[in-house]
Amino acid sequence: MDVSFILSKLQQMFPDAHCELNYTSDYELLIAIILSAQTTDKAVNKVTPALFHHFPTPRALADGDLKRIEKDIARLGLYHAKAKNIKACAKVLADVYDGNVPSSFKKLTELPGVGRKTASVMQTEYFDIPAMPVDTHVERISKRLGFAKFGDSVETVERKLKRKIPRSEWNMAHQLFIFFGRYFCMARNPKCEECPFLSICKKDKFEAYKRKEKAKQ
DNA sequence: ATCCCGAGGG
DNA sequence: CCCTCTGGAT
Repeated sequence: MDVSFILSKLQQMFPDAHCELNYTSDYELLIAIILSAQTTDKAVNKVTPALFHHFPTPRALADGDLKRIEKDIARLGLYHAKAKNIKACAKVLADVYDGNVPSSFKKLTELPGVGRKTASVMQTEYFDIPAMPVDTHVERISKRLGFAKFGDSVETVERKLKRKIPRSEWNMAHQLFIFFGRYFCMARNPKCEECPFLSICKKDKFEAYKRKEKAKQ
């Protein structure tokens, strides 16, 4: 079962795979991605309308009251750090980039609160630049389907996926892995009985590996 | 108790 | 590499 077969199968399963964060601009998307750390897109979509109503532009957010920002996103996890980060990030967008979000990976990751994964999502989702963001879903699916080794770091997983998948299909593959991980091959209670990839799945070995690693502590 | 489209700091 | 920050859903 090679990668191209798996991707075509995933396309059949999820013909409508797409980014589920709500946004109307580059600014809104970047902030939404930063906020999505360790929470669900659904939770982010609940707080962003009020946040962007109060702070419609990078300048407004940069000049915004930190307590007000915290209150707007308080229902998300890590809200303290996130509020500080999006305010600082908005300041750079306003001061340095004239209110626009830069597209280069280097410039993106230099923004406060923007790491490798956030920058990659921005590139693939907004600028249509080939990238392979590795989040919790992509990492889990890659290890279960054998695209990466259990102990691989997210950067190693990213490198291996980029090598196995044609560059022109990175963005599509990323989105398909997300949907597969979110709605089918979940961390808990995945739908193994209906899974077309059961014969190659390393889920059980992966679980055993994780238990063993945990026991070491 | 574990997981959710992580990043920054040590 | 590790740890911490953090609330809501399951």
